[in-house]
Amino acid sequence: MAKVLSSRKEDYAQWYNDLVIKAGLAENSAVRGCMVIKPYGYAIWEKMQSVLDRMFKDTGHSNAYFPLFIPKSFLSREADHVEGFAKECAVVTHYRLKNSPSGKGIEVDETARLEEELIIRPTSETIIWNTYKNWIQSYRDLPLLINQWANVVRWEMRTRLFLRTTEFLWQEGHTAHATKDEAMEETMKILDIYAKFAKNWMAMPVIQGTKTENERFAGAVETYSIEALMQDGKALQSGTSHFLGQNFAKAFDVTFLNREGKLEYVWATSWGVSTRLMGALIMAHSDDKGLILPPRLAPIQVAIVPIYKKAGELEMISAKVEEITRKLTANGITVKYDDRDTHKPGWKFAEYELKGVPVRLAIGPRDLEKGTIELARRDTLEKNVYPVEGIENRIKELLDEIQETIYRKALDFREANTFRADSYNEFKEKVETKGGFILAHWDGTSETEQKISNETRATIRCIPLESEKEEGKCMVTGKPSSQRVIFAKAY
RNA sequence: CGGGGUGUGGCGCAGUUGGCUAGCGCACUUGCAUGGGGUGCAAGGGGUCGGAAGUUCGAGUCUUCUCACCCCGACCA
Repeated sequence: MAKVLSSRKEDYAQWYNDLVIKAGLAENSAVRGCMVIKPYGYAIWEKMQSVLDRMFKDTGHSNAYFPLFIPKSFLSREADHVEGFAKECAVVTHYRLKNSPSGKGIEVDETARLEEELIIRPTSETIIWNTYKNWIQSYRDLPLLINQWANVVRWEMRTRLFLRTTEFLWQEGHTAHATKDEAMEETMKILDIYAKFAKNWMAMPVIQGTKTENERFAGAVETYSIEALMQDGKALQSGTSHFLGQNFAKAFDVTFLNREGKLEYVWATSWGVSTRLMGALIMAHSDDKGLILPPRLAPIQVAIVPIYKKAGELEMISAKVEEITRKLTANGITVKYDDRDTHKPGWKFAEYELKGVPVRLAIGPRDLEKGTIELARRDTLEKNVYPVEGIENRIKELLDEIQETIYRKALDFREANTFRADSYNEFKEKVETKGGFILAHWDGTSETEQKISNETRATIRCIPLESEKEEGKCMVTGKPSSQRVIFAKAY
């Protein structure tokens, strides 16, 4: 078989890149740092979107859309926020082009300078809170539960397809509440939705936790995240949910009259997941032959390849396939029958493996005779021959089984790559030789975290929500600590 | 912004040491065979060698300038 991908062992980063491109998910564009998401990749994103969108709506949220442009002055209203984003903003300064005096090409018309520059949103808190000010007068207007699906731009120095691109797609939820408790409850509710989505749909186990001050969203009081472990032992932050306190309410003067007739600032949250989830999905499960997609997010769940010599055979096979397809479709399964005559079966097998299609069926003259069909599953690469009769039931079960199996595999991997370290030396050694999640005691200070990060390049991914309290001493300073936190090298 | 690298048909590359008809693999087109794991044979189409200036009888190749992209670091979801 022709080798299409680098192997994970050889060069993990190259393997990832090859995979994204060869599987037809995305490619680099003419614009530096910006990608083109290709139809197959976008189909997966659309599936993610539709599931998440349903989950948001089921919990009372509505979609809306706010502008791409943000007046420069808005961004500076919340001090931490501007501090956090200032270094990576694209700025619109002019609104007109003109023909070059030389006659060749066009240039910016310097006379068309904007009075106030516009920032291309790196996130929408500011424009949204500026708007909410007008929407919220009374406790009766609360809670306000809004989500938007949008693109944002963060001028990153180094980009990688899906994992970090200059422009990316995401959803950002922005909610306003009458009380602190309610806002906190919302923050946690969304974190839970993200974790459930990762687990049940992406088949990716995640750890929920609190971010340290260093890693907190600029402008948030508290940031929570879901953290996943990739196959190379690096962590990937896959979603964040922020409790914003009253920071933005104060910055944008968003107040409401409570039941007692007293004016109060509202309490806020914001939360998001992005096309980075695509990167997580790819790296969580795939192997050296290509993608492995969880059935619940696969654009094609079953590919059917006919094997034939003469046109007459193809006709008979196609008739049988049509029958099978009808049954599968009736069971809610997405099927692609690949009867292209331009590629041989072997080529198609490799292609569907590269694209991560969970189940592949092959049917030829021998099968027609015997009333059988060959079934191959992508996750284990097992091939077996089954009677055609009732194959839809087998496949239906199998898709659930694959979903479960790859989740299990990812979870086993994470467990096998989660370590405890009780001294700084042991910690350094683990970071160096093993990677993965490392649980260790930390004194809670930014200084210590910074020192560890500088010396080992591992950072605190989160302070896990669900973990037993354990008295201990910070591995660096020896100061008391009440629980282990999760360290890892991260994307 | 620092360090390294690369620009030659759609993609991946050779050719630069040694200056003179621009080549290979994949992909593409056509035909025949083939078809149960990336088919074989044959015949075709496609490139002013990233750009500009220079040296020269002659430049993909030498000189200078320039542009773009990729990789590694600092920043980040």
